[in-house]
Amino acid sequence: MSEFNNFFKSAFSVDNVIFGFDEGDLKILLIKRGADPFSGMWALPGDLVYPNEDLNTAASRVLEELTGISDVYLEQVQTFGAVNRHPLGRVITVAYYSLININKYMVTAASFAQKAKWHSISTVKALAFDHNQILSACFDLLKQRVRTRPLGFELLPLKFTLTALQHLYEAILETELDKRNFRKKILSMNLLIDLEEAQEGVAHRPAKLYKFDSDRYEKLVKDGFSFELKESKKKMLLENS
Amino acid sequence: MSEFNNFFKSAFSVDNVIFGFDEGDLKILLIKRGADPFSGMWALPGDLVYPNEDLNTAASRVLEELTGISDVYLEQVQTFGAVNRHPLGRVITVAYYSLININKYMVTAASFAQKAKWHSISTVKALAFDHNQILSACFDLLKQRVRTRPLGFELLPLKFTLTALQHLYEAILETELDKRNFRKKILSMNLLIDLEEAQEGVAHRPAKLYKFDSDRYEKLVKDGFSFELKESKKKMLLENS
DNA sequence: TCAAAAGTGTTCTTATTACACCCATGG
DNA sequence: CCATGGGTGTAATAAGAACACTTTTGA
Repeated sequence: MSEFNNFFKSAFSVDNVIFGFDEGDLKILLIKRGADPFSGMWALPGDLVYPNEDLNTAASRVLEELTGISDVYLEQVQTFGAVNRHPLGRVITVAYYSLININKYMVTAASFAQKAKWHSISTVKALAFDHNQILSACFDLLKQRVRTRPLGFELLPLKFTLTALQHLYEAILETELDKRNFRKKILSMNLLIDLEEAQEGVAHRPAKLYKFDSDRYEKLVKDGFSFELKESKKKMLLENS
Repeated sequence: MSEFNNFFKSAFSVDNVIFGFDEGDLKILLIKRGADPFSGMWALPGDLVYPNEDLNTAASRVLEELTGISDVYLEQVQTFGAVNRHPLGRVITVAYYSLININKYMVTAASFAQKAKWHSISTVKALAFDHNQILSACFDLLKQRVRTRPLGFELLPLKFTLTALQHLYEAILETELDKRNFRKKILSMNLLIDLEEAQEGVAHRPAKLYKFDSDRYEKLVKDGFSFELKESKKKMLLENS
């Protein structure tokens, strides 16, 4: 047990890539560091894991302390443990991403929230630690997930238009989608409930509002259904060697 | 820094699900524990991570110490950190899986290798710690990977028959595949080189041998190609609510 | 009446499925 | 000459891609 104890000289943390969707743009919540190391730089929200805390709990806690929101979609992505990734000691970090409806976010939630700011994912520059690497792993996983699971809805308000949903997918997948094909595909899954309501106060034909039918989704999954949006295919040149 | 130090009371380990393929069966390498906790039970090979060791390095080391094999396909899967998962203290573990050509495995490699044994994945019973959970996460990821990346070849000898490849996919995906469709699909990717050699000494028409063309694969990936085998589709009943 | 976004179908092409017989070898 | 697994093609169906005009509203 004493040999064993030599290993108890390390810490672990969680870092959380918090995604939101606003104004047609995919955003993440970053914190400006006030202390060294990396003072003044933007970083992913994260914290050391308490001795009696599960990893998922720690990730939820970080998110709730920062945004005031609980009960969000949260998924573990990857663990980063390069020996020198943290200047103060050996700290491995477990990366998570979470999806929130950006409208629920309150700036006032926590003392350090004043240093937090939403950044469009396309404009994120150099981050503290290895956080750019973490961000890109999380973004990659999100791209994959959104094609195979109906997660997009987590980022939207309860009631949304098909165009909003399409723009969300376009922002995440970083591609353009055909309106008619997108609608056909989404509606053919029968996972949206037509609320028989319309947008109001827009200077164009108002769009119908839908909500996600999660009961039906659960039922379908049990029967072996899998949500799937194809990635737009890049044609491959079949030149033979 | 002293508050910070309170967190340095934890250890982390790696556990490695080592897959091999033999006699048409997908297998994993397990170790019989000789000491408490869980003495006498089978467990995944793993070890605490050395203070100056990267996570991937630790996972490779575990594999090499056990099998004598280096340079294998290795991928991080997920990190398990439930507070009480290890009876002796707070230990979070980073799970990896690796794929080896089972013929390269030497029983004599390490002192503790005598306690190691290959188990058909379908017959694995209760394992030590949370290792059943880890195994199932790794197996799930393997299933997914094998459909989207040409990893299967890592489990086969350099030269293999199409039937062997098909059986491998069937073992991993736990499904049956149509022989003609499988061959058509695989060959249409132009990722196999026909070695113009045949099996010898078999009591039936000898099969042609192929090898994987990894150069060509790298080239195709650069051009945006993605290896993809569809999962066999379960028909979904579209009963409307 | 104009601008702006909503909504809607068809055709073409490509990928997937289902399916059965002859072939080459060793014993 | 028998048993064993190797090897091959086609037709039917389903999924994906490309594409343009009319509708409804507010200003």
